[in-house]
Amino acid sequence: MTPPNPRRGADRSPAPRSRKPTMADVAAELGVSRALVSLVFRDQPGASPETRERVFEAAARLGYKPDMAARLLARGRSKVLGVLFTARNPHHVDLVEAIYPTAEELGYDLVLSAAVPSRDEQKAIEALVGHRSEALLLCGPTISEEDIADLGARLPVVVLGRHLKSAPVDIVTSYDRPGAREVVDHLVGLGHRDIAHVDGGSKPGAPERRRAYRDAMRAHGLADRIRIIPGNHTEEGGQDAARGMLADDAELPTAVFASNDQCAIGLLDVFTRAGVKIPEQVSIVGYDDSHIAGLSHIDLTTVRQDVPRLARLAVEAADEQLRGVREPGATLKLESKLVVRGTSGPPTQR
Amino acid sequence: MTPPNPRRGADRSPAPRSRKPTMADVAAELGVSRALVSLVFRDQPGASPETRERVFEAAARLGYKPDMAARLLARGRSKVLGVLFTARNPHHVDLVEAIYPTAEELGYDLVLSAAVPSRDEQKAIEALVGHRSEALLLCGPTISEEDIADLGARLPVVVLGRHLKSAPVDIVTSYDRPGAREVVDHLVGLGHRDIAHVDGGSKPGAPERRRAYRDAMRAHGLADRIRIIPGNHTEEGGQDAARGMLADDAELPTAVFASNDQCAIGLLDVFTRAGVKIPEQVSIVGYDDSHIAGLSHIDLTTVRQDVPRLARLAVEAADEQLRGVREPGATLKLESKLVVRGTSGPPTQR
DNA sequence: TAACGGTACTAGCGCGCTCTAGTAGCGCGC
DNA sequence: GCGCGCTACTAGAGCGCGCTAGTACCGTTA
Repeated sequence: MTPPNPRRGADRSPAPRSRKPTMADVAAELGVSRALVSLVFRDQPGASPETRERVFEAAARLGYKPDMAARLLARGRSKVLGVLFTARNPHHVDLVEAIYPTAEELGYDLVLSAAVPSRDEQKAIEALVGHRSEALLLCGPTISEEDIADLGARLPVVVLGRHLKSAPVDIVTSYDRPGAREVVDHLVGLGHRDIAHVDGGSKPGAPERRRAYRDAMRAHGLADRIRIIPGNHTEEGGQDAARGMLADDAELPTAVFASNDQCAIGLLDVFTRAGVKIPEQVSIVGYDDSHIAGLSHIDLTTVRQDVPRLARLAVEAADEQLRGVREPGATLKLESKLVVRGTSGPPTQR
Repeated sequence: MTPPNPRRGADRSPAPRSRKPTMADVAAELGVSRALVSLVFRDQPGASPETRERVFEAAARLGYKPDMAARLLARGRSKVLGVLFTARNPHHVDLVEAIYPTAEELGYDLVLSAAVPSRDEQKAIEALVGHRSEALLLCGPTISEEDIADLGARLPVVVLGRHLKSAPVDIVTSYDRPGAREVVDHLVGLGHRDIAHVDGGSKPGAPERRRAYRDAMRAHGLADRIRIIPGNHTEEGGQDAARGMLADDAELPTAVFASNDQCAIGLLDVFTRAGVKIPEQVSIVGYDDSHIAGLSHIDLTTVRQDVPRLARLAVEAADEQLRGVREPGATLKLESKLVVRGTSGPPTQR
C-alpha cells in the first residue's frame, strides 16, 4: 500500500521560480571567495571599503538575501529568541510588540509561536525549540511548573507574568501587592467598602492578585467585606461572574476589582447591558492596562504594568543567561501603578 | 555512561548547559547509523517496527528533538509557511488560529511574524523569508500592490482579505457585495432608512465594502441616504467617527454599518457612553465577526467571514503554488453571511 | 544452482552558511 | 638581507540533517 501522502519525488523543487541566489552566487559574480562575502554581510573587519561596496552592489543586483536557517545552523549561537504568547490575550500582544525593539537592539531575531485552542502550549514550545530558539520567553504560560522546570534545564527560559516556586528559570513580572493596594486605596478613597474581586482561578498571576486583594482589604479593616468571585482571565469569565452577581439575591458590590482587563471588560458588558450604570452603581477596575483597555472604547480604570520595561528586562534576562553571566533563577519585579479612568467613581448611596 | 561531550573549540556555546543532543547521539546510543534514525523520524519505510520503537525510546531518553533549521537546510522543501499578521487585529488573530490546523494537515510548519508599530511590514516579511518560508500568507497587508507583486515574483504569496488589481499572487477573501447587501436588507427590513457607513479608508477590504454599501443602498432606492463617514479599521477610527457624528448638528442615522468589528466597537463605546441607546436609538453592524465581537461582551451584529474556510483555502492555495500545479494569480472568494445579534433592532420613531 | 526481489540497514555528499587557520602581499625598521 | 606586523583575502572543516545510491542478508523460485 502506498502511503496516503505520496508527496515524495515531486517534493524536491517546488515552483520552477528562479532559484534563490546564495552567497556562492554573489562570490562567483565578483570572482571572490564565499568567505569574503560572508565577512561583508556579517560586518566583520577584513574587507576593504571598496570590496564591501562591490559585494553589496552585486548582492542587490542578484537579489541575494542571507538564509537564516543556514546561518543559524552554522553559527554556534542562533541569536533567535522564541516567544510564546496567547494570541487572544491583548496583554500578551502588547508584550510581543514591546519585545521586538529590545530584541533587535541586542541583536536577536524573534520567532513567534501562538498558543491557540487547536495547538497546546507544549506543541507551540516544541516548534520554537525546533526553530533553534536559543532561549524562550513565555508570556503567562499555563503549563505545569514541572514542565517549565524541565524546559529550563534544557535552555534559558524567561517567564513573564507568572510566579513560580522554584524553577531554574528567570521570572519577570510586576509586584501585585502595591498595585492591588492602590486599587483598594483608590476605591476606599472614593467611599467604597463593598469591594469584590473577580479572580482568575489558577491563571498566571491570578493567585497573587487574589492574595494581594485580600491583604489590601484587611489593611483597610475591611476583612469582613472580602468577597471573591470565581472568574477567569477571559471576557467570558467576567461575563459569567457578572451574570452570577446579577442573579444573586445579595446586593451588588459597589466596586469590583477584576483579575485582568479581559475579565473586567466582560463584567462591564454584562452590567452595562443589564442597565447597571458604570461607575455610578458599580465601579470596575481591571488589571494590565492592555491596549484594549487604554486605547479603546472601554476607558477602564486599571493597573498598568510597565510593559516596555517588562519586555526589556525579559529580553535582557534571556541575553544574560545566554551569555552565561549569571545562573538562571532570578526574579525581577516591577512596580505597577493605578491608572484612573472612567469606570471608577464614588458610589451613590442607595 | 552518559554521552561523552565532544566539546568543540573553546566552547562557543553560550551557557554551559548540556549540549543539545543530535541525531548522531541517538544513533550512537543505539549503535546504528544516523540515516536509520533519520528514516524513523521522517516516518519513512525502511525500518523494522522494533527498531522504530528503540529509536523513539532512545530519543526520548536523551531528550532529542529534531532541529528544524538543519532540516530546512537539508531538505529541498522547507515546508514552512510564513504568516504575516497584525497583532492587534482580532480578525487576523482568528485567521492565524485557523491556519494552524490546515497547515499541520498538509505537513507545513508555521512561522509567525507580527506587524507592530515599531516594525513595519516589510521588515516582518523579510524575517519570514529569511527563516526560509517557502510561501507567504499575508493577512490584510497594507504594503503597496507593487511590493506585493515583487514578492510574488520571488515566492508564492497568498493574500488574505484584500483585493488586488493585478499581482502574481493568489487572493483569498470574501465577497463583499452579498454581505453588505444582507446588512442593508436586514436594516431596511427592520425599518431603517438612514443607514450610514463608517469606512476603513484604504485599509484592506475597505474600498470594496464601501462600494458594496453604496450598491446595496441604491438597490433599496436609498441612494439619497447614502452617507459615508471616514473611519479606520481600529477602535479609534470608530470612536472618532462616533464623536464626529455626535458633534455634528445633523441627526444621527438610525443605523451605522462599520467597515470592521473594531471600528464598530469604537462606535458602540462612544455612543453608549454618550447615553445613546443601542440598538434603540442607533443600530450598529460590524464586519468580520471576529471573536471579539462574537464571543465577548459586544454582542455585535456583524458579517461573518468564513474564517476556517478562508484559512484552509489560503493554505491550500499556497500548497498548490508550491507544488506547481497551477500558476499564481487565482482569486478565491467565499460567501459571508450576516449574524444578527444584539446591536441591531428596529428604530424607534423620534 | 544461480538469479531474483525484498527488507533492513549504511556511507557519504550536500544544503548555505560561519569561522578558524591560514596565505599573499605590502611597507617598515634594522 | 631578515623578520615584523598589518591588511586583504582564501581554503576548508564543520553545523544537523535529508536523501541517493548503495550493501548485506535473507527467502523464493526456476
